[in-house]
Formats: sequence, C-alpha cells, structure tokens
Amino acid sequence: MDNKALSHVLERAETLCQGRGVRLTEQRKTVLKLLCVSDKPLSAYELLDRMRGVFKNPSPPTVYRALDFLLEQGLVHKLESLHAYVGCTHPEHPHASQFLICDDCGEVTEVEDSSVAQSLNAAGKAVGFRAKRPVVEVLGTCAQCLKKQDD
Amino acid sequence: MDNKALSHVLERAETLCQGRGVRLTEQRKTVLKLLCVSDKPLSAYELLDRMRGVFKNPSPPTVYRALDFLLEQGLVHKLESLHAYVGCTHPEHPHASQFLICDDCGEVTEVEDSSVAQSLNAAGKAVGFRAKRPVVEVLGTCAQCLKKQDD
DNA sequence: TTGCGTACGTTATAACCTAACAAAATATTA
DNA sequence: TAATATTTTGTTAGGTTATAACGTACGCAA
Repeated sequence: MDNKALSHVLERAETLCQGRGVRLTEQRKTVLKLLCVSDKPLSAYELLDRMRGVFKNPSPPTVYRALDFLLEQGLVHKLESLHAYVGCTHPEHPHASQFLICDDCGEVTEVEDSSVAQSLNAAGKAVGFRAKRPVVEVLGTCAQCLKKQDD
Repeated sequence: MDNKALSHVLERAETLCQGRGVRLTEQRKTVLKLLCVSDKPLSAYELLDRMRGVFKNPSPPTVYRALDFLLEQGLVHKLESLHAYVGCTHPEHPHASQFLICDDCGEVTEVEDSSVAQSLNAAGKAVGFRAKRPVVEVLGTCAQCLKKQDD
C-alpha cells in the first residue's frame, strides 16, 4: 500500500473509531499502519519486531491487545491458515471476506464474493446452523506465479 | 462414531492405503481411530495424551507425523480455526469440504456443498488464481444449541 | 548381505498465544 | 477541580501448538 492509500485508511479508521466511541491509540494505530505498509501478512511476532522501532519495550500482549482491538473493529483480518494478520482493504462496512493466498509468493488477495457468502449461508441454513464468523481462505497459486511457472 | 462405523472407516482406510502403496502403520491407525471415536475435534496434544494408553512414550513428533500422513491421504481434516483435527466422514473420494463449527457445544459438521465449492472456484478464476487447498470453516451456533437458547 | 528408503525415537526449541496483576492514562461524576 | 471509575498499558510468567535435527530400527529389493 502506498503512502496516500495508507493515510486514507488511517483517516477512515479514525473516523470509524470516533463514531463508535472507541479509541484508536498510538499502539493500535501503529499496528494497523505496519500491517498496511507490509506487502504480505505479518505474524504477531513479526509485528512485535517491527514495533521495537516505535515503542520502547513491546511484549507479546502489547501486540495481541492491539490486534484484538483491530479485529473487533473490523480493521484487520486474521488468516487462520497462516497464523498471520492483514489490514482490511475495505473496512467501510462489515463484511464476510474470502482470502486467496498464494503458496508461492505469499501474496494475499481479499475478495468479497457475494455468491460465496450466499451459498455458505444457505449450506448452513439447510442444517439449521446460524453462522457468525466465516473463515474462508483458499491456498493456491496466484496469476502472477502461474505465469512465471510457464516461463 | 459407533463401533460398526469405526471398523468400516478403518477397513476403508486400509484399502485406500494399499491401493496407493502407502502404509497405514499402527501409530497412524491409532491416531485415526482416536479421532473417529472422539465426539469432538482433538488437538495434537489431546491426541498425544490419548496415545499414552497405547504406545509407551509418544512425543509431539509422533503425533504430528501421523497427522501429516493422514492429512495427505485425506483421511482426516485439520480445522485451522481450532488447531484441531477430525476424522474425515467420507474419505471415499477427494473432496473440498466445509465445516460448521458450533461455538457453544463444540460440535463440528462436515458438509460438502458443491455450490460453495463452485462459487469459490469461480471467485478465484476471476482473478486468475488456481485453488489448491480451500479452508472453509464457519463458526456459529448449531441447530441444537439455538433451540436450547430459546428455552 | 548390503544398501536404500521409509518410519519411528528422542531431545530440544521455535513459534504462537494468554493469564494475571500492577501501574498509568483517560473518562466520568460529584 | 477532586475523587472515582474505566480503559489502556507494562510486566512477568507460563501455556499451547508445531517443527528442527539427528539418530535408530525396520522393510524391501538388488
């Protein structure tokens, strides 16, 4: 994410948090920023490392608390299959996302496909299940890496 | 899973492994059995505990190796969001499953909804992504627990 | 039997995550 | 503003999940 997009996300996050009466503190903003400027998902401990540049003595709870907050606010997502976190690319509204994760280059694409969401919902309903948090992550190979393989 | 279903699964597993020229050793069979008779997903360390009854001195690698094998053979599934494992309920053919996980009672239902699989595939294709391993887990509340809540 | 590949034993440690309690900052109310 | 409550952060420690690395045993085939 470039600088302009970053500041847009941060402003947006500020606005959202103010509207909800919750506080986007420096630590939380830092974690969000670090995730946004990274070109790949970061583990909690990678985040921890990068926070050393900003805060004096961050510890795991420091990072996990910030992550918990950001997850609750829908500003970041956790990729369960990678034990890693990414900034949300469209936090404007609550949503059920799917993630395409490239095994090869590590790139992650967040998509919001309504037919996936719908069919999942329907599958649940068919057995009387009420969905709360869908986890949809597809591991595979991205277009770019597929192309490279052909060369 | 009852005793009859268990022996059916084990026979089926034997047949599958023989056909593929791989070995379903005692350790591997034990892990599969433990997962099948459990009424809920088991973590690797829960499996480790239960293996103590069968093998003299099992260690984490013992369990993880067996799990890796069973995962490769499609005989068990890993639930990424729980860090836990379940026996596959229909290992007859390779398939992309979805899991409905009840937050309340812990029950997990494996479903195989082709429209979910299709829409996911389509969403990937739209951006040139080749899917290899889909992870689809829906956390929520099962029908039984929903009913209880009403009472 | 010798050699090769696969499976297993063993130790250690890496990586991920949370509990628990104290201190500080911030918000709330009097 | 002062007193109080609430939220956030600091800090220590420890629990859980997963793998590296290296050696040994076993099964099989030349």
